[in-house]
Amino acid sequence: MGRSPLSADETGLKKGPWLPEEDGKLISYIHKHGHSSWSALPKLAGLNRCGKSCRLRWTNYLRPDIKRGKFSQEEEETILNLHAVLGNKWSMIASHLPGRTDNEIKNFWNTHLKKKLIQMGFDPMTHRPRTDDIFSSLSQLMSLSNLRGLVDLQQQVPFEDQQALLNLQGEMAKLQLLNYLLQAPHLAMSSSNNNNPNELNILNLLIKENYNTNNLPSLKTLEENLFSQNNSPIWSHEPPSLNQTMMPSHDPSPLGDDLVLNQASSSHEQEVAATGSVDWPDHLFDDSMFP
DNA sequence: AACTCGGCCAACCGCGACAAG
DNA sequence: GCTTGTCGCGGTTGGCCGAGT
Repeated sequence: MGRSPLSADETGLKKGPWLPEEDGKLISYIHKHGHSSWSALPKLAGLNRCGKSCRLRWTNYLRPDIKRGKFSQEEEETILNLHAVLGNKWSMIASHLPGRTDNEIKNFWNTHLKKKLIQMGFDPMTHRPRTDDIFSSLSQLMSLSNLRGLVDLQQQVPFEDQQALLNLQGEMAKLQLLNYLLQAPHLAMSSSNNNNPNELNILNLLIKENYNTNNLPSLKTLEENLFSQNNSPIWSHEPPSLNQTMMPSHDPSPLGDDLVLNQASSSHEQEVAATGSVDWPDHLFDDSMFP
C-alpha cells in the first residue's frame, strides 16, 4: 500500500512503503532509546529514511497502543460529535479516541462519515441540514405567485371562484410558513456557534405539531406581518416573532427545551471539546427520516 | 477469464507553529 | 527581530484490492 514505488529520492533517502525489516529496526530502536529527536533517529537506527517518514510510520502504524479494525458505533458517534464542534481538527478528535490515529480518523471520515452525512441531507462541513435547494425552490414558487396580489385578487373575483382562490392562498401561506421556519433565527439555524444537526429534527417537530390548517394563522395575519415594513420583499427584513404571529396562542413555548441551543452553545461546545460526548437524540441516526 | 471501476488507506507533501541561536 | 531547524497537522496522492460487468 501507499504512494509511488520510488526507491529513493534526490537525497538518497528511501520513500514509499515500509519493509518489515525497516519496521523492525524502527521498533527496536524506539524501544531501546525512545524518540527524542526524529531528525537524528534514522541515522542512529540504521534507516535510510527521513525523520519525518519514521515519525509517521511510528505514530500511524507501529505504535503499540494503536487499535486496529473497524470503528465501533460509539467511536463513529464520537467522531461525528467532535467534528461538529472542532471541524477537521483530526489530532484533537483523535485525542478523544484512544488507540486511533488522526490519519485513521481522517480516512474514516473521508470514506464513510462524510458520505453518510451527505446521504442524510447534512452538509458535512457545517453539520447543518442542506437547505439551499429548498430555499431556491420556495423562492421560485413564491415569486411566481405574489401573496399580496392574491389578496387583492380576492376582492375582485366572482363568488364561485373564491373557494379555489382560498385554497391557493392556503397553499401559499403554508409555503410562507415553511420558508419562515427554515430561515427563522429563533431556531438557531443561523447561529455560527451552533452546528447541531438536531435543527432539522426540531424543524420537523415544529412542522408536525404546529403546521396544520387549524393552527395556521389567518392569511390576513400572515400578510400583515410579512409585509408590515415598507412593502419590502418578503424576506428582506427580520421575520416576525414566532410566538406573536405564527404559533397558536395557547402554546407559549412550542419549541421546548431543545431550543435553548443558542444560549447553551458556548458551554455546550466547551463540554463537547472537553469530554467528546454529546447526547444526540437517537432518531438523528434514523435513516428513515431522510429518504 | 479479463477487464474496468471505485473504495480504501498508508504514505507523502506543504505549510504553519514553535524554539533555539 | 531575523534565520534556521524541527515537529506536527491537515490535505492529497496513488497503488492495492475487491466487486461488478
